[in-house]
Amino acid sequence: MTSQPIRLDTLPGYALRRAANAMMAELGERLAPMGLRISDVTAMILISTGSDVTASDLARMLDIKRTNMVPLLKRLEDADLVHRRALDGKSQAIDLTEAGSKVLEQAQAEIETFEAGLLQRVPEEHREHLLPALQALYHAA
Amino acid sequence: MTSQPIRLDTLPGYALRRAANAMMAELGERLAPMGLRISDVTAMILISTGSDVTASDLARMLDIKRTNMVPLLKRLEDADLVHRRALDGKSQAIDLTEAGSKVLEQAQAEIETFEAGLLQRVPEEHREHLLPALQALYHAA
DNA sequence: TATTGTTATACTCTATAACTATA
DNA sequence: TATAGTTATAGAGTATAACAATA
Repeated sequence: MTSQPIRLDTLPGYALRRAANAMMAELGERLAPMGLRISDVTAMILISTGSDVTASDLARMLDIKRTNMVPLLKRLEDADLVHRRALDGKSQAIDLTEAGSKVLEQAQAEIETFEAGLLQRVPEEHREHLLPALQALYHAA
Repeated sequence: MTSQPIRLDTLPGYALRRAANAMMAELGERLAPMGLRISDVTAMILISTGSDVTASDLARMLDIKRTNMVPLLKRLEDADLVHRRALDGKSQAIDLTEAGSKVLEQAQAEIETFEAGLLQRVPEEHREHLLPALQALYHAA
């Protein structure tokens, strides 16, 4: 009993991978001229909330290992986009600098354009379903 | 005039990235015990169609650079999962070996379980919209 | 004893540049 | 002169292991 061959174009998982690759490549190109990576901007958005957010907090919110925040925050700090503020002898809150706030505003404008274009590419009858469907795939994965 | 802060959880693009990361991590873990990567299996699925597919063909179908096929196919060849068949002095068709066909069948079973679980996580009212919405994001990107 | 920050390292997927040989 | 295959390298986003210092 041999299984049927799988057609890649019937697999939501494959489409998810292809769509994410295509869209993130596009977003990356839009952010590159500002010297930012996608992960930089997502971190900066979380930092911009104003509340005291540590590197470990960011990692938890983004569901990545906190070790990965070290080079990311070092880059942002070296570019004078964020700075650290000691909360106690162990933890440090991350704040945007003034330059960081300005750069983030530019990045957000770019993201808004990108997101609008992304949604525009989805046929109208599927459009409102995309966000909730995707959220279901990573919320409490 | 300062722009509104963006909330990540309202962005389809962010959800797309998170969902793809979460799902591909899960699929990767399912395939790892078989010694396969996700990209290995997608290539093997395309190879399994039976028609003469070259490394360059695979790259075009997967929308990646053909240089990336070199180490991938070398791994599969070293593992005796595929072999090459000269089409002329320049091009080589890639075929599955018998071992490759058997391993692919196991991988396909794993993928089917994975894809079913993925869809199951999407609320029923959004489920049928996921595949067409994602396809619109990468078809003729 | 759990958590924070860190260093060092490695893996996966993808890209660019440049080359050889063949169609 | 366009295409196939290749080598070498790089970049982005993750991961693991192990450690010191602090809560």
